[in-house]
Amino acid sequence: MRDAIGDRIPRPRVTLADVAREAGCSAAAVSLWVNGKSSGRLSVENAERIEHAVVRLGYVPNRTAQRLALGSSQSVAFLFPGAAYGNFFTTIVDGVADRLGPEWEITFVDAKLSASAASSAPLARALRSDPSGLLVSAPSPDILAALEDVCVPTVVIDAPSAPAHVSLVTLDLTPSIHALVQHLDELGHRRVAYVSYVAESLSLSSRRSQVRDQLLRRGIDMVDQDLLLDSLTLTHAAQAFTGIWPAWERAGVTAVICADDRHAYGVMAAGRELGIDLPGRLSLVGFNDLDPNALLSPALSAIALPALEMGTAAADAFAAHLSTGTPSRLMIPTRYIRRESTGPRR
Amino acid sequence: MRDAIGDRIPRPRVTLADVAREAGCSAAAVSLWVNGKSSGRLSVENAERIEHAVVRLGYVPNRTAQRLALGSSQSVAFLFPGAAYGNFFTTIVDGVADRLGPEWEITFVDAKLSASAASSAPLARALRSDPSGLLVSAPSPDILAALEDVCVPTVVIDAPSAPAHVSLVTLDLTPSIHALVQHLDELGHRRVAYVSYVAESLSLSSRRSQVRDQLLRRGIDMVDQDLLLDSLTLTHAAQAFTGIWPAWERAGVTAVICADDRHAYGVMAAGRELGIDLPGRLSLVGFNDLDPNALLSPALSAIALPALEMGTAAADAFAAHLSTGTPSRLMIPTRYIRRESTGPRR
DNA sequence: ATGAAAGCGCTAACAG
DNA sequence: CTGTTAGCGCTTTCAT
Repeated sequence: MRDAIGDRIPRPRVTLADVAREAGCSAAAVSLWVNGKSSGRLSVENAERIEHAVVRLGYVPNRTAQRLALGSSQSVAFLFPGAAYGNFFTTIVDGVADRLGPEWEITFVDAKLSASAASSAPLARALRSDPSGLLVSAPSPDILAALEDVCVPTVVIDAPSAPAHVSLVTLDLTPSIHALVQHLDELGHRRVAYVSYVAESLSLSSRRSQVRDQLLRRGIDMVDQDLLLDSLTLTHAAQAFTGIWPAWERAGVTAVICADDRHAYGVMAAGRELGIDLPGRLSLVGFNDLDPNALLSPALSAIALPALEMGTAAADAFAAHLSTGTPSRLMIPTRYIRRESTGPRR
Repeated sequence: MRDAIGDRIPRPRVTLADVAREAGCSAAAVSLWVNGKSSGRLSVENAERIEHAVVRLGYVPNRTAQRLALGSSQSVAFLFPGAAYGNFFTTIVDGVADRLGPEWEITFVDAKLSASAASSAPLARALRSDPSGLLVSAPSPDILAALEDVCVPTVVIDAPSAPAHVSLVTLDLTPSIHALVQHLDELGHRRVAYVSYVAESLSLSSRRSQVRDQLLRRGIDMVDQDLLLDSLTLTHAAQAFTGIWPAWERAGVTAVICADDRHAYGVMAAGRELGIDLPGRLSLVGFNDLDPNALLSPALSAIALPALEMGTAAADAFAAHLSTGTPSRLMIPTRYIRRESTGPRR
């Protein structure tokens, strides 16, 4: 708890005036230059010194001041119908908004997991409007790394770990995965397959490794090659499963675990279509992004992900972090939803 | 590049100075009163006059100026992993963000469809930070009504109509619903049931009325009472369908149309569980919020909702509205996904 | 108790 | 080409 925000080098804001002083010119000149409006209004040498000063000082314009001066905010408000209509992320946002109260504003920044390069760009973008805080959900490794030198109170949501100076609200999957694996074991499953999504999400990779570890501990085998899907649609999951099932069947797979329930539903439908006896021949498990309650029968079981609680917890963590200056860590328990099922040996 | 979209639209704004003038006192006094920090620092009569002036002029503090003066913005940035991970709304936001470019900020405001009262509160909240524009997705009737006296460029997304002064990006369902109904007709369906979500969304109610109209026109009957669900989960849809199916079966229902595909998947699973021959005995149709591609077999067909295009179109409409000052209307065509199926008389 | 005045950081006229 | 100046709307000392 020593690595609080307060302890981090309090990076005072570099202003236009600082740059002007450093470059030995007026603030107006700097303004022109940074806004690219200096065409034929600035001497070459001045421009050069300004450029140097800007990079040396690491100047970033203050959006709020720009807004006030320009009289326009370059921002849009996006009204959406609330959590009920959406799913995981909108539900988290809903929880955050509720807890923070109407005084607070939430700016959405898309971190595009798919774009592998330039990964701290979204972070920089988020910081431009100097927010009081940062909420980062399901970060990729690069985003998490980039968090290292962020100074505003930050809370990471749904990641296995985070830098010491940021707060963390994450899911405690250990007991539920334990229960799940125990259940599989009891039922006599010896070999399971894993279905996941290609995103570089630490949350997803953590789910897999935890499942795998617990399975191995009980001597249950996990098929080496995951079924990795590049979309979160039922349709693709169904197609892909149909393609891979013969191999899995030969390999003796009796259960499929899906990191996202959308995939689980797709596999379920495809299994039905293929005439596979579910859950007699094949048991199905999913992590519940989509449905807050449970997987449909014949899923063997599911792990519920409490999005709303994550949102409210994140807001609380942020508020605490903001006022005390110290980060906190919170694990939100996940519920294991056990379905009675005969498993592979019916 | 900033100039491309960012030129301002003048909006008359009541300032602190206006109020002070009206109340015959100083700006400082007004500031104190507005912020509730006037305890024992303001004469009773002055306070009264200030209060009057505030309500008369309809003064709302300028968030941007507050932020600058206070040195802190009551705002948090929410980083999320992008559209791939989410669904309908996050995908729309993704499209908007992409099209608007990194210069723009998107502030999320939850309009909570469920909260029936005080329905313009979210709107007021959205406007407080004087955004350059407003994007309103799937509005309730009250929100739409409250839009009447909004001055900033506004675009409504996914609603059947909107006030004349706002832009509208909506779905053109006519041809796809027509094709769907025609298909049902060809297959010999004479009586269908409808499943929807309880939210007061104009988008949803419009879907229903369009379906109903087209069905009636062909002499196909729609069961009077919809199956109205209060969650968008597969589980609930499955349970509810299981409960109502005996009645529907007696009534001669041979097809079920779901306004949200989450419900469709739930009905599908329940139907399977009940041993109903799908699609032999019962055909299933859904509007595709969840899956961009199609409903799984045995759904008879589906209507795809292009969320990403809606987002980009909305951003374009907004940009145009902002620069020209005139609203526009755009219908985005929906694709009808036809599944070959034997329908009710196999 | 009250108002004048000094910023917050930036931009855009305006003269040199 | 360049620097000076006057705001944007609000908060907060600091005199009165």
